[in-house]
Amino acid sequence: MPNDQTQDTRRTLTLRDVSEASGVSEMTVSRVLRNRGDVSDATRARVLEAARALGYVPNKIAGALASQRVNLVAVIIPSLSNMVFPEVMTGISDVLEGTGLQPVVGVTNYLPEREESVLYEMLSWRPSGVIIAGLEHSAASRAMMAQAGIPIVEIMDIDGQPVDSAVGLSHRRAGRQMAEAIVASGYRKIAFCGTQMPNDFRAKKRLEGFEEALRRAGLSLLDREYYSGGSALLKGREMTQAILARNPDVDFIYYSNDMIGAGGLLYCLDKAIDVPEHLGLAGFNGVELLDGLPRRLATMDACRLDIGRLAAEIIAGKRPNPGKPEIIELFPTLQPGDTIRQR
Amino acid sequence: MPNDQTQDTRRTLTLRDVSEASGVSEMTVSRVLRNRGDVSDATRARVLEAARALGYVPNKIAGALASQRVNLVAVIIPSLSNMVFPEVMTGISDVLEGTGLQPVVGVTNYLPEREESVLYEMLSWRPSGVIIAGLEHSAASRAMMAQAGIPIVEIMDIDGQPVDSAVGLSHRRAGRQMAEAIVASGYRKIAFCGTQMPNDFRAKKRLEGFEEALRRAGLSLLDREYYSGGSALLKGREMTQAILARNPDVDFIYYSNDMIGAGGLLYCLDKAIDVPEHLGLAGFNGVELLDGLPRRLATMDACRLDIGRLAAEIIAGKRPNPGKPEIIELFPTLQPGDTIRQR
DNA sequence: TTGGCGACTGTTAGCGGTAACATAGTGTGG
DNA sequence: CCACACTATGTTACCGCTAACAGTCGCCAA
Repeated sequence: MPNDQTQDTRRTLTLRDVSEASGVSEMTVSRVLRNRGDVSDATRARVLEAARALGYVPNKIAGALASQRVNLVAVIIPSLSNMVFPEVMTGISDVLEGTGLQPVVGVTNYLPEREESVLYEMLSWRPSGVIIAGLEHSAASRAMMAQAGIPIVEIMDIDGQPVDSAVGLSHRRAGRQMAEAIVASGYRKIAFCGTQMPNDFRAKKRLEGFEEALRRAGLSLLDREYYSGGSALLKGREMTQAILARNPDVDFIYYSNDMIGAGGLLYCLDKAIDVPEHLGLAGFNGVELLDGLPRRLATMDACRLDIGRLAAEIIAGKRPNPGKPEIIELFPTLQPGDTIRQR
Repeated sequence: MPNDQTQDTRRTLTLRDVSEASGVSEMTVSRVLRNRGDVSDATRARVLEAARALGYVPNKIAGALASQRVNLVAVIIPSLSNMVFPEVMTGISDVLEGTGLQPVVGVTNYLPEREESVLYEMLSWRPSGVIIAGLEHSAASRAMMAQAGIPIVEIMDIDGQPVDSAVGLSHRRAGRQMAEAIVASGYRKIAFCGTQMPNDFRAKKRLEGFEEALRRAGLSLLDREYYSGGSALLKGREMTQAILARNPDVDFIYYSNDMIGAGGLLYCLDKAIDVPEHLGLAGFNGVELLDGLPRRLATMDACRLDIGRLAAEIIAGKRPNPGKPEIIELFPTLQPGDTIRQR
């Protein structure tokens, strides 16, 4: 029986309790607790004291229903465990901090049907906005968002048609850019390692852009390897080993994310492979983990913090034209690190 | 103007709209949408069709207020970016999946005042349960939880007095155990690397236990180093370097988490330091990242998945004595890896 | 025929707040 | 000394949905 710190029978408190305890009307209590409207200092003090003494916690459910206002922002992302979304979340929280708005996270695990149900669930709480990763959604999801009558910001990607606003970068272009840099550095036998996930559209677009640029240079991928599940670092090692076993003459490996790239790098160092002369490596995301590696992996910063910030600003109406849909493209910078030949 | 897929003026739909569209009462619509009570198949079909056609999304705010039931579980954790809580979240989600309950995450950044406000905010939505990291909370936070009249599960730690239920491990014991293993392996000049954060109570308890066991063995810490912010991997390198510079004869470094431990390991490999003969290393958490490292860092598995699972089971009433407070202690296993001498 | 039961649908009264308006004090200038 | 503008507080009517209860209808046993 953990819960009997206070006097009487357990019953959740309402405004009425505070009202009775402080001798004013419920309305006045409500005003005090929300800092809204004129209340005399004396009354205010009395009410606050009573509320504190009782341990009253307002019921936002009732408040939201009555006021038709909900201070929640739905944030829908595919995963929490890959170091990319936590940073986006940080950007969102930073901006929302002072606005009275609160982010609520939903995770889809890269499953469209799960995204649909998470979205439905969240919309049923009538949030003031939605921030959702990616531009690819089921028809039902798109319809829900379009209907919702609240600002929607699709983040990470801008290769496609958003429902409302979008903040992100062109992954196709990012892939292209990386391929161009690689080719310019003289690499010719290029392989790819990525995730198995069919619904990681952004990784897919990067690969598309990458292959397109290779094609233009008269090249094509020599080999490719996919993984799913498990420790990304370990998978990076294993895939690298597999590729090099099949194609000893491969001179560059492009990884769909930094984590497997780091695994590949560690593998090469273990095997004393000459990076970047004999073999070049590159990842994607610019995760801070890379800073601690023995050598700096080439990567592209995905602007995660800015994406989070800007998305939150759109929702919070902090942009120049509040309420107007915006499409904001960010331009990731290529960080060549120590794993691409300089020439 | 992204939102005008449907006919008329934008106005959010209510049960009444569906009721009118399908020619039955609101109550019947409500019953259909919740799958509650008897409704004829014909009516059910008609209602579902109407709801689908209109794109109706129920208003849970109203529903929750009327039914006094909220399918939300508040999950309050210090951080998302350290690989430990995402796994706890996975455990929670797995269990909550089929129960109709939904986790809602709040992040405190290891700040007690932020924890208090996040908790207040979450309780004001009247969730059906709270899962919160740690046993150390402000008096106000403890009071709120005790008052809330819902199951509360404090996770990760059991060295202390929970408000209601608790699932976790003894970090003090974990530290002690690691120290004993280290001493048993013959190490004597032992140093420590940890986080600066004064509110990471669990790391602090591990260190306390560690030092206590050292004391019993007639030893004490030779040196210690703290960090805050930045890439943990990099900080691990730097701290290791600093310690070895100050005390070249240190023969073991205990890290408060795996990430800085991994950084230390990479540093030692770079410098061709003989691990574990000349210098032993150990971390804490058992993060899967370690699998990809050139050598397996000694660590202790923190049972994160199980903690999440069990906490969720308590909230969901899936334990033998539903509703009864429980204190569940888990026992982490020491994984000696390749960075402690075997003898 | 009548009563009763089961299957289905409707009605009523809130849930705990807040918007909007109403009302009670309080001073102020003409 | 009263009309008038304020300030501080109270009243009323919902917000959109659901619990609880109240029908209605068809059918079958007595």
